[in-house]
Amino acid sequence: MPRITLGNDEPFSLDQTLGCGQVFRWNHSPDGSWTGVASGKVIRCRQKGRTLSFTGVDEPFIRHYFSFDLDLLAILESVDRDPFIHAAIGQCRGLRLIRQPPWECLCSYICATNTNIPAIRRRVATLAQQFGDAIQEGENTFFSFPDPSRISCTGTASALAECGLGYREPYVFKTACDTTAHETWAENIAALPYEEARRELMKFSGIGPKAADCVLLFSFQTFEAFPVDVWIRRIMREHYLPELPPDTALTTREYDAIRTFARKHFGPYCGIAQEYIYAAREGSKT
DNA sequence: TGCCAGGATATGA
DNA sequence: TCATATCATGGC
Repeated sequence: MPRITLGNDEPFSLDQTLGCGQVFRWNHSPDGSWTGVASGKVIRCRQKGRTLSFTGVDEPFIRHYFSFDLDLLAILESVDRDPFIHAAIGQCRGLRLIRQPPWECLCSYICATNTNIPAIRRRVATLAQQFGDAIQEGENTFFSFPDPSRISCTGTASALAECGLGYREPYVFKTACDTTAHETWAENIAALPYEEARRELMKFSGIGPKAADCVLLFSFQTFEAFPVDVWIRRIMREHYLPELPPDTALTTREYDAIRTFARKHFGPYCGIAQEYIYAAREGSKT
């Protein structure tokens, strides 16, 4: 089993990274290992101390996927600007942002609106099962995440109807069609500065401000993106922006006020600060 | 069982 | 350019 041994200056927590809710296709086993499908391959990972062992892909893939090329220690120091984020960093130390394939990320976050993480996981898994390629591994069958053309070219809505997407179903279908028609969409997004890339992503059906920020953060390494969902809004109101009204619908103006504050307060890596705040949110679930 | 959720869209002022 | 209603589903 290949392994990577990380240095003391390379914080990494496999559990935090795969369990924080940024990806939806990894499963935790009772023995502590993780199994997931990424880029059409079944991957198994296990961490013991500073050693990460893995199967299914080569070391460069793992290093790229888990962003081991990023100096996380320096990034965390740069966003560690107050006691609240300091505690979140302490609680979730080693959480790394994964480099997700753009289409899978885009599609997953269309499925992620106004719902909870277990339901998202179920939807994404069903999409893969309905449209992806089967990967046989002994007694177990896994499924690759389908290219958008698999969804856009089926012609029938029946397979998509199996996925429990609810009102998101036409959004997934339309965005699958649009990305199939524009093969270079991701390259185009990658070439744009943050605000422009955000506006372009929001042209896809089912992608609003929050989903666009998630895709930029998780697929395009745009660390200044600061996704605001109900949890983040609640926490930001509680700890940073008390002038925000209590639990009302998040308007565009409010969203912009929050992300502008975050960019100023946490700096250019505010997106990573956001993931730590989100991952540490359990304390706010009262 | 009713409320909540990694919100987006259509509508009407 | 705004606020507001509505949307389908599943988890808890």
